Amino acid sequence: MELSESEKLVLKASLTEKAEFLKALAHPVRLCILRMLLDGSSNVTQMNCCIGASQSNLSQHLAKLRSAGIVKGTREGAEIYYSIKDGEMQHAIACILNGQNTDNTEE
Amino acid sequence: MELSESEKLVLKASLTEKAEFLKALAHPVRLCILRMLLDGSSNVTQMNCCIGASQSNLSQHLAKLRSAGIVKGTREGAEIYYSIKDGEMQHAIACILNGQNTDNTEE
DNA sequence: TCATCATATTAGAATTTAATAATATATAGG
DNA sequence: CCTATATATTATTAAATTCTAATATGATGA
Repeated sequence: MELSESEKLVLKASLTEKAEFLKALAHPVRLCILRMLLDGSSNVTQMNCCIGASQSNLSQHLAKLRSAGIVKGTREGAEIYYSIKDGEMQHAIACILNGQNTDNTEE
Repeated sequence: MELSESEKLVLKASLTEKAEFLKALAHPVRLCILRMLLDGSSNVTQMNCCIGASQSNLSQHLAKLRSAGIVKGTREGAEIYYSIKDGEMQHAIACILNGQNTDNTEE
């Protein structure tokens, strides 16, 4: 388990990146957004009534998810529909959202 | 997808709990600790030289992981050996640490 | 063009997190 | 009992996060 200096740097960078990703998830409102998006894309107003955060606040959380590369939004007329970026990300999110911790019954 | 008020409360509590868990993971040093622990338990001094954080800082990160119920420490003489709390947690951590994001090659 | 709806952005205050330095506790050995 | 080693705790300060309120932008329809 001895690592060279350059290997350490690579590891550190990868851990930092992963930590950033986890930080972007680590908020109840953002998890709630993602849970909704797993069921298909949805626009901000729809989310709004389900979650109970202010419009501004919700938009800020979406911005954070967007800049972390977790979700993308596409404009349709006046509305913007959000969805999880791609299949790989969708899989990762589903794993984290369902696969562990507390109230899961299926191994 | 209509939820009653009490269902909303339950959902919110579960999301908050999951967010707390993710927050506890979302730091490069803590991820590094967990990566080491996945290979078997290890004491603080051993971690120390591999990670490059101060003794105090490392101890604080361990405290955070401990109070989140992610790791446990058992004293052996002067030293304390840390390990991931149980098999379920181990599975969850491994899933998050290996299963997604960036540099994974296996589907 | 104006009003309106949907969403984003900015600014500021309150809270939380993180790092460092200093000190404390527990164990072992002489 | 004294010292050294291993680890934890506390205090402090700096930085990041979160929320609210206000304002801005972009699209649509009268």
